[in-house]
Amino acid sequence: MTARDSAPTRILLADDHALVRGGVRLILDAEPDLTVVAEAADGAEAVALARSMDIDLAVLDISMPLRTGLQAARELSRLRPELRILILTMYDNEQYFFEALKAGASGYVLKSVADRDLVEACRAAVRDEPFICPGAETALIRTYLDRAEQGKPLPDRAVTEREEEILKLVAEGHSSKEIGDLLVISPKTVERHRANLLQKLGMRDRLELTRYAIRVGLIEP
Amino acid sequence: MTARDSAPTRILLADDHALVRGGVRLILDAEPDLTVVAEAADGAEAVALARSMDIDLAVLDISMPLRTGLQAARELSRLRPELRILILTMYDNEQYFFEALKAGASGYVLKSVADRDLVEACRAAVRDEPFICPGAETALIRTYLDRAEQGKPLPDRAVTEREEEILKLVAEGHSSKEIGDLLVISPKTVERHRANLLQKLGMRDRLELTRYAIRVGLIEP
DNA sequence: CGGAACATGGGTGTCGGCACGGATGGACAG
DNA sequence: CTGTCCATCCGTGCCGACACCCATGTTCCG
Repeated sequence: MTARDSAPTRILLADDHALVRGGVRLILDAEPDLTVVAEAADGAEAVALARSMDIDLAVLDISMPLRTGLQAARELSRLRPELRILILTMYDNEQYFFEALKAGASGYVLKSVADRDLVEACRAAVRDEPFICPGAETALIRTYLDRAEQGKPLPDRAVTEREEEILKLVAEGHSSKEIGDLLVISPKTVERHRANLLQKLGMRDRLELTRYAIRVGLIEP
Repeated sequence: MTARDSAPTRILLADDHALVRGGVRLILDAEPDLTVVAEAADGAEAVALARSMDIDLAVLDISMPLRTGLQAARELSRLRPELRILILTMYDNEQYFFEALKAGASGYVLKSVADRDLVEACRAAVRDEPFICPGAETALIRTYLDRAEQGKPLPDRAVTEREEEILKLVAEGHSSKEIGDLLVISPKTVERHRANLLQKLGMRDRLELTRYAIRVGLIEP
């Protein structure tokens, strides 16, 4: 319902892989209501272009040199609050999802989704509607959306301090008994914390917890 | 100068990110002499499709579930030596480059290159010419080519191909039964390979194998 | 005050990881 | 030809991971 209904949405596309950028550009330019008017190969370039050009929507990859897509999103939503931001990433990771929302992004799209979904996410972002990425981490996103509907704020950390302590030790390969001995609690309590972590993060076993811990930098590979 | 001069090259495109796949497909299909006739979302699907369909060229991403692009390349160059293989990846990594050549790939293309370069790499592969990706590690590639000219072999790894296959699948969180079904072997054989891996690498359980697989780049965190 | 969130502890049961023992056949080198 | 390496397969048994149920005490907030 903006004044832009007739003019196509002007998009900035930021991804450090030129080939991916070129492909996504073709996908978006094929839509009559969307047009890519700028490309950036890193986060700094994305911020510079979005400041200097007439852009409606920025589509940002997370893993980029100089500045990540999330850092760029924070900067841009400060500088130009009216700019819509879409985070496009390969990481189906609830931590990144929260970071993206806190950074001012109006959508979070996985690279594993189909072309159609990206197009729809762009349109939803322009209409200022949240977009639920099909296939994205459902458990925590549900939790978030439920809270959002009730006007409740985001929890700063989905994972509590105690849980993070257990998470690190589990990811390092320690058994429940070892962890219990170390923290001077019952092994059953360790298992309870671990189960809560699995449920919170929507994961199935220790292996996924380990990869998660590596992703968030809690342990080294 | 083949009999195919008039018919377009039939391409299998394998990448676990549907969005990237869709974009690259648009890039390739825009060329009159190239046509994407099949898409795969993982390495196992890629092998199955390339076996059953009439394919001239397989474009394989390295990081895929179930089987990496390199593992799929090894399998395919055994099964169908006349098939041309192009490895498409974000990793500017000399180790992967060597592995790709040993696996029978005729080209190695970085995702950071422009659309034109991928198209040219496809054409070069079909003409059976090696394609040196602009921007790829040049020094070590020189070293390799020098060695190859002198007929010297590349050093073998301690971990066998089969073991690496099992390693990747174990690290991805699959059970022995799942892996056995996928590779069409007994779950007990999977457990034997896993036990050999644990013994060879001096590790205790799946978690350590997972971290190892991440360190060597076999899977993503 | 009453409820929510957190940390604590328990019981029971299934299933898979892993160790240990064994075997066979094929490929390749010395 | 013989030995070594690899891939294949089997049985037995222990133990830990994980799911599902349950309860208690504290803290903090509306």
